[in-house]
Amino acid sequence: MEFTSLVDTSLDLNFKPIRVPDEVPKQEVESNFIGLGRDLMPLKNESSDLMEELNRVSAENRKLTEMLTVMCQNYNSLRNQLTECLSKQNGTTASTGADSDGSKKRKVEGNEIVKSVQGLNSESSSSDEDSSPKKTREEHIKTKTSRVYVRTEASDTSLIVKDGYQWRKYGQKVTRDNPSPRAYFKCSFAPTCPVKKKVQRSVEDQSILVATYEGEHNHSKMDAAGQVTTSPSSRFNAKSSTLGTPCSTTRINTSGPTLTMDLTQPKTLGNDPKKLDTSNKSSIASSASGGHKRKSLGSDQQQNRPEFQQFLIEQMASSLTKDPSFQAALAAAISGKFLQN
DNA sequence: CGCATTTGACCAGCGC
DNA sequence: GCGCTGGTCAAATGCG
Repeated sequence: MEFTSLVDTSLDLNFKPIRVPDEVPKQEVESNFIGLGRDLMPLKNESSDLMEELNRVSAENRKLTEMLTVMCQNYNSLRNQLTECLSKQNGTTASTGADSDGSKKRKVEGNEIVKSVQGLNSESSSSDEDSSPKKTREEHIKTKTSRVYVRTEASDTSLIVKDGYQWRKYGQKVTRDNPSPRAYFKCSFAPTCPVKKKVQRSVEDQSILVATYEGEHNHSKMDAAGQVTTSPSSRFNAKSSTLGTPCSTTRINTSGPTLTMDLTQPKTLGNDPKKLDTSNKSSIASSASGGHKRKSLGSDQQQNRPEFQQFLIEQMASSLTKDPSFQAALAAAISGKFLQN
């Protein structure tokens, strides 16, 4: 599995950069109007300065994106080598887990790779934590699973994770290790789609939903209007046709990083980023998508505010640096460079 | 009336 | 073999 195919490395840090020159605060614009040409030249200079700065940041962004891509590739190759080594070590036992038709139902969750998100995944089932030989064998099971952490309001009792796909609930169960019920969903968009989803509240934090996806969709995502959407950006605008509500989307790639999203309302997102930061310890996507879909904010005006953009960038940077997989990729890239030399 | 959701019953895997 | 547990089925129910 190619890591680079799982992670969209095209970090678009320039949130609607084209419009940045329009971002001069209203008050300032008005005062310039009052001046009626008196300060037109400084304004022009300021504008060109901003454009220059914008170009510089864009170039930097491109450079960083390229670097990140290279890192991911290096990380991927190293990971493949490690997998090969492990599979050689466990070669004799590995084949047993590949039975199809789910004859060993409870081993299906095998090859899931759960990444830590700010310590939240300590709730991961004991099978995730165990380092028994059984686990290494399970890593070879074909069914792809992924886990998504979604922050919601604690008062919201519905086990609904809005991810842009259409789900039909077919069961609910209270499990032993968690007092909160677990809901079982099947993808209902395509009758042949094998994807299933389990949603359960986190033991540690009731405001966090843990969604476990099994399998891969054999169709494209649809938005509320029934239009097929496939591009990553469109995912963030897609709506669940079942739910009919704005959709904060998390399509976590199989065996890729687990993300936490914040579906609670960061109403002050555009106004007070710091205030948001205290309640929202989640990741990039949470601030990028969860926020602007709320009715109470979400205007382009707020998104385009410099402090909002700066906050976004800070969030992205801090999420990246905290992400163990990113750290691993970085370490692999650096060691790879050393080895090349 | 059709569709989605709820919920108790049932089935199968796993550990003892 | 038995009991526990997670996962699925399907009838009942609710909603638009």
